[in-house]
Amino acid sequence: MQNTSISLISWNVNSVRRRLDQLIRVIDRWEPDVICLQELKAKTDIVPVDEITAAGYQYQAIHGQPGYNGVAILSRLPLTDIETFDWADSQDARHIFARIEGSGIGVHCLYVPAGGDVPDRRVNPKFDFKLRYLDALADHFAGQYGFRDPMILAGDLNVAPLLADVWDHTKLKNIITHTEIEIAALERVKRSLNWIDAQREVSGEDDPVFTWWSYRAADWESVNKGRRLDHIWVTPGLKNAIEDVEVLTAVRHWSPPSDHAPVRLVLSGDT
DNA sequence: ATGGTAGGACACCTA
Repeated sequence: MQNTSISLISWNVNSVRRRLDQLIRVIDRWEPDVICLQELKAKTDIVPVDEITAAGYQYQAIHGQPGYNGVAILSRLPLTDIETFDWADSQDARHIFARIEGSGIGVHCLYVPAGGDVPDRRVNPKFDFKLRYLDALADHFAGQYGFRDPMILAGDLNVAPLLADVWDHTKLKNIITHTEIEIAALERVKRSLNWIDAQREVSGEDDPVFTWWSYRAADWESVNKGRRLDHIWVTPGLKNAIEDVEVLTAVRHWSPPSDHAPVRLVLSGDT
């Protein structure tokens, strides 16, 4: 019997330095055990680790990069087995893994490539890279882990797979993040370990849930042209431990905002 | 059909 009680927040911060105050506010308000950050936009050695440690997160796994990308797992609980991965022949810092000591739960923090604007991999190398990146992830999960390994996958996957993950399916079906080929590629990742989409486990498949609203729309909340790009998945053994998943939409109002809201997972009970 | 904003390596890239 393992105690799996844990709370985790995943957030694309769009610059960890620009968003440090908001990160501290998130910590003060929700007190998560583990935080997964994406788009640090900082080299590892300029991430404000002292402030993060002072806020209670002394265990840190950071995979930074100057200017672009960058992911981190911050924890109040000790981390082990830290690994970083740069997939699809890139040097992009988009994937970091750590295991939480005690529970043994593995955490994958991911920032999947956005893919540019033209949804055709033959003419748009960024879209081809995104699809190859997703294929590499599927191969990695299928090859390196087992269905019984308790793991959480959290991050900005840059794909909104379901009808209710976008504000208008018809208008977005040829827009990158909601095209058929990306959704199929993400589905292969999901099937690699029978990952469970924790948000949809809680809210069902039909209610609109968004985590991202473009900076380019003023009055983003009333217009509400959002997409669900940020996801938290768990392996099947943790399914019954899911207590709650929620998008922290309030944080999207905090100034200056990230264009992504955090997503919070609470696991409870023994498995 | 276009352009709108944001962050950082800032005569420009990415989202």
